[in-house]
Amino acid sequence: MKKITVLCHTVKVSPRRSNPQTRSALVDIAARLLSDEGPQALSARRVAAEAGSSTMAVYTNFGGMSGLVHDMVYEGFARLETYFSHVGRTADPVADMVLFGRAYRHNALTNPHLYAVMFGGASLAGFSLTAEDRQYGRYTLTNVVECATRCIEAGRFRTGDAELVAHQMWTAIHGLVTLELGHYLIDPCNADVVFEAQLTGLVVGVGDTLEAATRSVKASRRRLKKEVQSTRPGPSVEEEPASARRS
Amino acid sequence: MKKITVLCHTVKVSPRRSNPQTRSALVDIAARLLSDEGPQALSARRVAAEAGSSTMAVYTNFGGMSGLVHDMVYEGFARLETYFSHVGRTADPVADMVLFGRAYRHNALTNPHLYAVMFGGASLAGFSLTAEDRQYGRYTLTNVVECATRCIEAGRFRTGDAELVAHQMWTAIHGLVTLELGHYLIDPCNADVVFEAQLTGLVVGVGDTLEAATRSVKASRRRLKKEVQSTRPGPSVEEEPASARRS
DNA sequence: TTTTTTTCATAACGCTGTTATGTCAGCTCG
DNA sequence: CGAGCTGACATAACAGCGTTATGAAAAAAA
Repeated sequence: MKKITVLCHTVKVSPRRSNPQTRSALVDIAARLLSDEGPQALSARRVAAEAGSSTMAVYTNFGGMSGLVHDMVYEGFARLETYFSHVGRTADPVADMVLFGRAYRHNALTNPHLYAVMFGGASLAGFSLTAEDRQYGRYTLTNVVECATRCIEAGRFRTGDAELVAHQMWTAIHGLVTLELGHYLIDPCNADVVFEAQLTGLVVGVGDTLEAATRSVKASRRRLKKEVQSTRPGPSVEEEPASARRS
Repeated sequence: MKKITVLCHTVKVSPRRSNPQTRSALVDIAARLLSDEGPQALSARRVAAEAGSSTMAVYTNFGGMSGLVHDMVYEGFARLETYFSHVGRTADPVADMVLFGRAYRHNALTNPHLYAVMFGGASLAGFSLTAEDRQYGRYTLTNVVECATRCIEAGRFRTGDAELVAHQMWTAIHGLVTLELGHYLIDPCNADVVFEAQLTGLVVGVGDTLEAATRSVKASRRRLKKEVQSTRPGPSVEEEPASARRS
């Protein structure tokens, strides 16, 4: 009896909808707080208050703080993919590969707190990636695998597994970026110095010659500004750091 | 009048001392909880209750949860140094270098949650490393710098900055270990596969030949059990993972 | 024994994410 | 138009967190 009533009304009634402005305000405010003040600034009460709502808005729109952060993180993956999509496909596949490394680092430096959740295993407002999330986020790696294939076919890298080569690049650049964001790399071996040496070392390690590698690394450095740093993937989840990291 | 009294008694009065058994119980319990249940299990109430105390014991012994974690982290640095000190000094400095990489990874796998605080920028129970802590923790890197010097002098690595080479090794292995601990590395490019390839790639990238590198990596693998995995730096802060990570 | 000092149990504070409750807003239908 | 229905969302409360405040208890010296 009661069940029939519910079925009839489910089809026909379109009750109150959530205010779309509230949802986007919550995301924008959360992003700003994270960028300006870091993870501890992110609380349901703080975000809701600045949006002029109660904390219930976080629950109805996102299911809770975890849902809000989840959305932010997926936007972070999309941003990385956008940066990668702007890396050109040139006659020098090794330079392209190195530019992917630069794009990866640029993304992390632009959104450090999000990066820590995306790839650093960090937890934010109680949210940690699920296994599914993690494997989803790896889709950006296909760009690197495809580029490694081109490097192998061009004879610059040893014949071998392109996916494995891509993993070597990824894990190494991830390590440098993580330590950089954590302020572990100081003069004389600061982050820029180590990064440049590592880019060369990585491609030589998988088969390139030192001379060719040096040229490709240099060429990729010249392309950085135009192909990567000029990219605006959308309203910045986290603002560009106030101090320029590149002299 | 009152001040004179205080001075007299400061010298002579030895009032109640904290119970040393409480202090060590708190550390052991915290370590066990962290290892068995992860970071969210670490709360002042939980740790104190299992030690048969109130949370005030955490404050009088350690100044708070941060102090407790700080002590655990410094013990983590000491453990890494112990592992490193067991890496022998052989006629093959590149094999020694690679074994440092293996020791580093072994330490991280043995104490993953602590590792995340030591080098991963993670915050645990509200504790994050200070700049001073971070630079202190880098003292373990001197082992690697010294080994890089030997590799350069032996002609295995290109002439260059040994400290920079050590940073290249460190950042790359750190990256792999971090992603491994985060469960990002899956078949076919699982952590072991990428790690072995990366070890070879890194030393080739700084000047070794592929043939010599392959031999040194292989030799270091044979030394792992005896020089590193047999090392017991003390009661484990975190127990060995239940499932063997090495087939 | 008394005095002094510190430890530490207990209670309370201010914060967190979240749930419970009931009012309000928005929509459909007669 | 009003009635009824449904979900949004304000408010209060819950249970947990680290920490501080308070005073009793423990330990040591004189």
